[in-house]
Amino acid sequence: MEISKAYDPKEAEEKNYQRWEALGFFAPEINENPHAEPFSIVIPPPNVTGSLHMGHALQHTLMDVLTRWKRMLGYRTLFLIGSDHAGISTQLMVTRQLKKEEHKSPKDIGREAFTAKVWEWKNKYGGEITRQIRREGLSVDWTRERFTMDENLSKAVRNVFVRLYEEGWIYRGTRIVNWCPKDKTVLSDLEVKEEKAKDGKLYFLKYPVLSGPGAAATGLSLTVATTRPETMLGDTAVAVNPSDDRYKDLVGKTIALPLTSREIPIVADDYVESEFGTGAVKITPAHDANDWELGERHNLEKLVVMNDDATMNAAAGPDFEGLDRYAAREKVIEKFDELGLLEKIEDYDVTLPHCERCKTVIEPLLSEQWFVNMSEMRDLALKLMREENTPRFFPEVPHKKVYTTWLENLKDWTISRQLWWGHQIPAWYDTEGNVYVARTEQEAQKQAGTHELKQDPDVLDTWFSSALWPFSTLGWNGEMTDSDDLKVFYPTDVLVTGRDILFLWVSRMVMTGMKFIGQKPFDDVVITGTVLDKNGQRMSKTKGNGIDPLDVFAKYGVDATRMTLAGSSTGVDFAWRDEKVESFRNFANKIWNATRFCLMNSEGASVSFEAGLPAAGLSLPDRWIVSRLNKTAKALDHALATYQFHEAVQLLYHFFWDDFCDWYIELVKDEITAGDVAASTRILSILEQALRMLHPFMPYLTEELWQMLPGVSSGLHNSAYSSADQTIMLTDFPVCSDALLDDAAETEMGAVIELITKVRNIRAEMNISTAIKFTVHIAANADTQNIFRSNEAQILKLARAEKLVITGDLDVPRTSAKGVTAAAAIAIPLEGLIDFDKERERLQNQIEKLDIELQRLNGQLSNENFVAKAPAEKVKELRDRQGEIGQQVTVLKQNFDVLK
RNA sequence: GCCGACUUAGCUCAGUGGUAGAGCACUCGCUUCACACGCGAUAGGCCACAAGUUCGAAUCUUGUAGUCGGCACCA
Repeated sequence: MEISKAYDPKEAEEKNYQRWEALGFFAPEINENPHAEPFSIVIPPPNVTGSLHMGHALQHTLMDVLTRWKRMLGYRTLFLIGSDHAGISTQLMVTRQLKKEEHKSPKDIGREAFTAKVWEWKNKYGGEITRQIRREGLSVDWTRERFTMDENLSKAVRNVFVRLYEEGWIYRGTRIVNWCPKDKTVLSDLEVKEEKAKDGKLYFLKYPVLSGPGAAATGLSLTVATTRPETMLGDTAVAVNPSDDRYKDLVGKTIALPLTSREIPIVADDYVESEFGTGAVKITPAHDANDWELGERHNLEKLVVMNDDATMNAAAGPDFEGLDRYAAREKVIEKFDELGLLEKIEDYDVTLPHCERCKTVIEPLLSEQWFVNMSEMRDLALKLMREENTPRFFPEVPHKKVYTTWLENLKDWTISRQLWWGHQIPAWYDTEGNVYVARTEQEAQKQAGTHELKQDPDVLDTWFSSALWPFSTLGWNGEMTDSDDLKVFYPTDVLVTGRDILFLWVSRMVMTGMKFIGQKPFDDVVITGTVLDKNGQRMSKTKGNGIDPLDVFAKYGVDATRMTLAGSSTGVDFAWRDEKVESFRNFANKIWNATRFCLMNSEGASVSFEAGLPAAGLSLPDRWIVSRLNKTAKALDHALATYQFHEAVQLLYHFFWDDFCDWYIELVKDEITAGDVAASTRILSILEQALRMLHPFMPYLTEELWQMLPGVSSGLHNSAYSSADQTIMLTDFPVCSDALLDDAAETEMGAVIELITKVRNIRAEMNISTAIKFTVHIAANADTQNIFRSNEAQILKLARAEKLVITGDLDVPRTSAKGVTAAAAIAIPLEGLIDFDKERERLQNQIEKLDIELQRLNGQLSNENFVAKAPAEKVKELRDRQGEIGQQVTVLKQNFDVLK
């Protein structure tokens, strides 16, 4: 078979993915076992406007590893993909496009035409990300791909809304909300990000005090401090702390609010901190959440002075009407200055709320919106955590606590959005403004007894539909509540996602899952770390330091990228380095070439299931590699079951490169190249098992190579997939057979490896050319002698020696280089080649090293407390080690003395 | 302000009570018939600092410093 010298991922990636998908390998229906255990994962639905980034690639890789692993173990797996309509992002994107191409705004064309345009955009450009996902090799079931605005998912949204409304959890109310003046919509608290303002200022304004309502000026003034002077136009009180002696006498008096004709009261409230600023606070109930609450307590007027675009409205007065909030701020300050009422301006570090999406400073605004009271659902989620410790977080610390604390302090969720793209709120109003919440307009009309209804123009927060994702995608829509998929695949097994949507999404899925299905949506939640750039900085568009996964795929291959991502420690941030991918690219090439070697010498041999089993006459290397394989399978199972992907990657890397390539192939190479069919069969079979273990991580490479192996067929499939076309994807995942663990073989092989390494070490340190063959004298006990004798050919080859003299005692000329291993003493006569100074130095170094350890052991073992209190097993272990090292030191010292 | 994480070899990171590990980089040697994206052999660390618990601490506790993150507040 012709096989190139280096692995080229491109061809394998395209060809194999198409084949897998076309043959239906990704769908749960491929599983023929009616009793198969289900395993399901839903992908966090990416925004339909989004494109793939490293965070996705990381999460997706982990999910696919788990899915492929479970599928190979015979589970009926569903890996579900879909996308999110992403209300604001998508609406903004299409709005921009509309402006650019037709110079029109959404308002110009109207709601219906606009949403039609968004659908058009979605169908044409949306879902770019799902196409990119195919490149990642994800084994998702494309036949079940979902979109949050699919008919069935929309129905689920309406039903959930109506039910929560009917039960009193959803309500409409007037509150101070987070208003984005640019996007012109309300946002939930979670969509607001606090950021430090660059040049924050604190303005001290003097308010003239009147001696009482309607009374004359006192000549006194009260100074208030504010960061938003423009809001003073909406002030309806000034508050001081009731126990503040400075202002005691002023409470009950009034203020002639400058720049307005209004007179406002001075009130006392505990909310005010005397120490802060001047101890007197201007109160603007319509533009500040705290002020609003204070206003409620004191029955203050709530005067709205701004429009929805953050310009001042008529109530702000003719001087200010129409001005932007920042222009108004300057003008207010100017006027105060002119009036001599500006006391001072101080620099002040202030953090301001920003719109997460467009970065505009949020304006707190009094507005009528829809809210969800989360208390019932919150309690269900907390109970689930308290009583069942579910979901289990990986890593548990700190996420369990953060999640729980957040739930405990949960506030009402603002769910209406002033957008057109999304799930329109199923509420209708009659001409008198009465509200009718219903599943359909017909139902609402029936309730209202009239056809003169207008639907609420707002849509729901995108996360409202995402919150239902684990069950709405499986067929639940509020009317159909027991779909086949729901019965089989809910709850899902594990959710893999980033920290950033722990509150926005994870917690809400738990709450809705408990409320509407009565069951948790998933058992486990794996929280991935953040992929940072090589300097440890967050990747961001503005910094331009992002790394595009597609570029990395193109450069190093998908499999190498997957290994790199999976190789990062679960939940820990890690800095991206191309060198890491490069090393896994090299690993892929190593696997390719190891296979190439096996295939070049496979005449007459083929993969054989029995070859993995021990048989009489198997050589030490065979027994050893079988044991290593099984031990690796065992550790791999544990690593994956506990989501320690990096551990799994290490195990596979070490097993394949060190054990299989560096030792096993080299040990059996002579037999293989000599055309020993039995030996070829054995190595092909080990290789085949190794490829299976690697498959969940490196799907393309392993499929490509597996298909080349002689003797592979669907006969190697897990029994659940016996009718499927042959693929490594559906083979049985190797699990450890305890009977094949062979401690004796590992110990014996360890002695051989140590011996060979020691000889190589002597050669390297004595600068003996590999062209020079020498005799190696070995002294060891009888058992060890036998081991060396029966592996003499391999030792000679790998140690590049000509002859072994295996005895109980060393009897060698003084002109020898010496060394010790745990099991043997070694001497290599080097007449004419030996450099005595160098040899003395070499021995001295070894003696010193061992001596340090020996001293430590001696110290520990002579400590009565240690011997008395440490476990006997540990004491014995150290005693054995002490004996062993003592022996080695003795031998080395004798050798050294000979050279004196 | 509250909560949390991290600090280990030059770099990026594993390691959770009992002799410090990997990959990359570095040094030395190798045109060894799968692979130079390779092979072989080295070197490199008071495990941030301090105190405590323990026979024994990189690992547990407390404190300190630095880095980063989440939440709250911010007149």
